[in-house]
Amino acid sequence: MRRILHIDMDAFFAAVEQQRRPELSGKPVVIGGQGDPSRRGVVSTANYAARKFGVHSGMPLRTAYKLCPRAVYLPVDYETYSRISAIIKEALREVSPIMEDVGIDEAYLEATDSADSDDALVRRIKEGIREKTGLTCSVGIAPNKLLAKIASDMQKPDGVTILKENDIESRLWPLAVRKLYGVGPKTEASLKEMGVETIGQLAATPLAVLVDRFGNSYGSYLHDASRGLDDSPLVTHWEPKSISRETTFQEDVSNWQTIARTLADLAREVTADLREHRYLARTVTIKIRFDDFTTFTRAMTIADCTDSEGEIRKAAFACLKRIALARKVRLVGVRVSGLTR
DNA sequence: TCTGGGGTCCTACAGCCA
DNA sequence: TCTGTGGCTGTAGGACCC
Repeated sequence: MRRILHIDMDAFFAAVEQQRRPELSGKPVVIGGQGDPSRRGVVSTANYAARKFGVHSGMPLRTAYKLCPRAVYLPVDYETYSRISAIIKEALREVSPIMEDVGIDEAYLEATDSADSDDALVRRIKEGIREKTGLTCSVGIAPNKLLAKIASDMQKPDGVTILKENDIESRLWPLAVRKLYGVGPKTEASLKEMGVETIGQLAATPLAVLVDRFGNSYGSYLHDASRGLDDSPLVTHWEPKSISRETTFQEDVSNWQTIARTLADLAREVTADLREHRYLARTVTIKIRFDDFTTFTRAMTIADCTDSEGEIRKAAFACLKRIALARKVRLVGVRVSGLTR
């Protein structure tokens, strides 16, 4: 039987800010965008005091401000959070060298071959992180990644939850389908139409019905996931498949010059990133989102791999010509893929 | 009226070729 | 030579995650 731990930092961005600015203690804190709730942007993290007002991540900052005008609004400081994240990951690797990094505030650890008890592992993790950063986390322990992640979410903040295979009926099945990794708003709505709202109801749905509705790959995934089945390994090393930059204008733009200049700037940033990490790219894709949120992409694959800013910009402009700019533009993006060394 | 930015993976389809 | 088939590649869009 495998033993997988999922570690999830509690309200990470807000916790970092509160730690370096003790005067924020006890106040609702919202991190997002440029920290100005009158400008475009969304909430990255809200602390628990702000969540009481209904503020949650992904929500537009302007909406958050309406719900909680007295919260302290701060810009996202990725550099600082990344530095602290690296310290946390280092502490986790001391507990088990088999670690999968999942974004800035989460990780999986494989502890199948560890001699330590669950309690001892959790103590080492929590103490290690607290000593090095002063921050708290929640931990889930289970026989696979799928269940470990669900478990870490069950008791927050600063909690520990152990899920065993024989807990599936009593503790997994009553949960909403949305709690399953990979089930978002669209799938939730689609399942609801079928009368499926809990993971238990999903487990009672025949495989053929799920495959018919969601396709072979995703249908089978849902069928297994509802039974708590997941044999996916921890991914300890990974190479990027694409590099991108995009930007949303503060106000929607109709001026072609502004769009073109922004596209050129993004191409330059993507190229700089490409070179910094020593990759070459073959495909350039641009993205245009109009004021009504309709989004178009256009891609172009070039003959030879490149890290030339001129070539990437040229391809981006060739793509731009293929989109009719009949409405105001809200967002412009540039992505390169087909990466090689 | 509002909906960021950086990613991954999947599906569907078209064109090319053996 | 014609037709069908299946694989591969490129493209576009959508869903999802942090």
